[in-house]
Amino acid sequence: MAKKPVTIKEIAKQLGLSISTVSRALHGHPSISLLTQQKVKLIAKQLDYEPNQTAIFFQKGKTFTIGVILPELAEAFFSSAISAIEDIAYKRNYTVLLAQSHDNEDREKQLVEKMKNHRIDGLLVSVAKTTSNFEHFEQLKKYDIPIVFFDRIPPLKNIHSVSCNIETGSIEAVNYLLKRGHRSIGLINGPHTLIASGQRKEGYIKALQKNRLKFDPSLIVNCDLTEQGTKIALNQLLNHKREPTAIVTFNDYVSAFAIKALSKIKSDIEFVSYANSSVIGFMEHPPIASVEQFPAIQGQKAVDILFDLLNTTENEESQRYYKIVIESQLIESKKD
Amino acid sequence: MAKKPVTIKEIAKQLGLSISTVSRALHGHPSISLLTQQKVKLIAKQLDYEPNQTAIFFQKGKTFTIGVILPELAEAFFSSAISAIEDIAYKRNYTVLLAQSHDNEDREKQLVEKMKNHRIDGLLVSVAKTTSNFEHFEQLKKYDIPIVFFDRIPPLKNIHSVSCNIETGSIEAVNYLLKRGHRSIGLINGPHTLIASGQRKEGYIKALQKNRLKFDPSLIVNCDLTEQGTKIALNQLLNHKREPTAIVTFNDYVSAFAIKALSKIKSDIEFVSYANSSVIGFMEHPPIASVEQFPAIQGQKAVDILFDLLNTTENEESQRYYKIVIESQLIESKKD
DNA sequence: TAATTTAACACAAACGTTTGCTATTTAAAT
DNA sequence: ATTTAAATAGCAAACGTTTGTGTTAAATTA
Repeated sequence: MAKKPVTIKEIAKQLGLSISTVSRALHGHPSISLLTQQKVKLIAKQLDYEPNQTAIFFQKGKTFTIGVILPELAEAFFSSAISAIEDIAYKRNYTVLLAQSHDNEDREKQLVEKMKNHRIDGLLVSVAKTTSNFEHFEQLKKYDIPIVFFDRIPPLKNIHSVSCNIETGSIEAVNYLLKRGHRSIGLINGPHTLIASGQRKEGYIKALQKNRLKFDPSLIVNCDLTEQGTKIALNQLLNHKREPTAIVTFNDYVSAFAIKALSKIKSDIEFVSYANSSVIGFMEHPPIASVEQFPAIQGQKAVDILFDLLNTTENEESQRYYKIVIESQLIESKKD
Repeated sequence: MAKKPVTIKEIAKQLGLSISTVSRALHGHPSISLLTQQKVKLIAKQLDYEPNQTAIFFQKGKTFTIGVILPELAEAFFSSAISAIEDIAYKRNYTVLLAQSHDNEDREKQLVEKMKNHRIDGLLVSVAKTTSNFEHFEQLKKYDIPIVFFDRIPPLKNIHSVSCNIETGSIEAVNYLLKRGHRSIGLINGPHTLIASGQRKEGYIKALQKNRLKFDPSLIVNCDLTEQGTKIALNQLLNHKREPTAIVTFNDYVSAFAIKALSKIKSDIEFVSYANSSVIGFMEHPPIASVEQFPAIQGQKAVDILFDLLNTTENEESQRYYKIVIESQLIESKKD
């Protein structure tokens, strides 16, 4: 049953032409007569000829494939990013080689290696949480494989990156709550180890300071982002001497956990969170607003940059590095 | 900067060996002396030699790549399936070529074509809703590219498939509610066009009949799975002459919408839904149970089968077709 | 008509690797 | 000392395509 794919050679034989002529005819090369071109194309169709991509890849040294390494495919943020990336790649006739690091530095390293061996034309990466050494990325540069980092970008100088400025959204969030009359605003933050936690905290503090309000560090509590951890953090805030009337949380999930915990107690605490994910639509009492970080747009811009890089010769591109920062944005929950 | 990758030829030249010897040495072939092997490997490491995969792919006619075509990457069900698939592929040293059909038959067709040209070794597919013609899949068989369908499987005879029997879960769901004393149970189903809707309905009816309860068709209402549509469906049930005390819904999201709509009215209707997705954990009043369809396990089994197919010669495999059906399972929500 | 251009195609190398077969050397067996 | 076998390594073809350079015949020019 193993039907052997028909090759250019077979077509050549049938028409009594040379393979080079067939190849050129298939590509509409001007030095081949129109008549021959038609004949070749006809036979090609009849034989159901399909060019052997692996041969072409090999011959051209290009694969028309881009690699994408993400921490976790099942996370809503990344799955919508990869969705956008795949869409654009598809339009450009590229394919996507996908892999997840599971936030593991070693695995990330191996994946980069593997993708290099696959001779991907370019790479998109959102780096693993634990990654502290970035040599594996540097290495790709030597092979002229461009990398664009997005969302989780490494602290390096000469890289292309697309990221989202959370601070803006953070400030917006607090301003929004202040405007609604809140004067004691809590913050349930993530673990210290996450850069994202720092950014949320920064914005929170800046917003208070700009409004000449004193900043009370004890209104910020960290949690491990689990339901249990959220409850503990929430209780700390509830027992605070100036019990907050509004709480900013690390993300929608933390908000959901907190709101769930509060549902037994009567409470009119207002929540604002981050991510603006779909869970908000499913909650009985959603946070009143959430800071959108635009995963799809980030992915889209990143892949756009990558294609730009792929289409400029190394000479032209010289030392220009893209560093796109898109602003996060506070989105009010639509009430029904 | 375009550092040219070092080839086997380069190593051969440096050591005064032939390329075939180097190749064999690198693979630990017995006909090459240990001494030579060591020398070759040493130089290879020193020169930072990396085998050119595209050359190997071409030469071997294999790419160690599997294609995966899914309707929608951003959907929780599929993102967790692809996550599981990627994990297994990674372990087997295969890579994943990913694409989404967006439930569009034409796009699906093009993707299959593209993947075939990429010379993937095998394909995993969850077919698009709209797909009615399955020739594009048949075509792959001619090239000996095995396909395993999962979750959304086409109505064809000789195919490999992994799917989930929803009926079991459906029956469980209704039985569960009956055991809790409910006698009027509503069903907010999906559109008729979805096979999944039919399966839910079947199970619902069977469970009632097995318990010798009369089945009232007017307790089944269809909806378009949107929030608005859910509200309309819910209202129909609320106005029913025998207002249901429990409702089975098409999935967790529909349950969430309904529960949200009910939150203003005092209501003690109990819900059971499908998917057992993470939203349940974020709801104040989650459905009391949900029918799990095991996306990760489905993906895992599908890719396992694919690898099995890849490792058996076509002769052996003969006419055996895998048809794995995993049972859905009612999962009670853990209360806190 | 002879010289020159042009059109149309063929030849062959190259991309990097694997692998069946062959050739040489060395050691063992007779 | 001669034959045989084993160990080691080289040769060359093959995978399918692209592309620079030849080659031939027809068409154009002077």
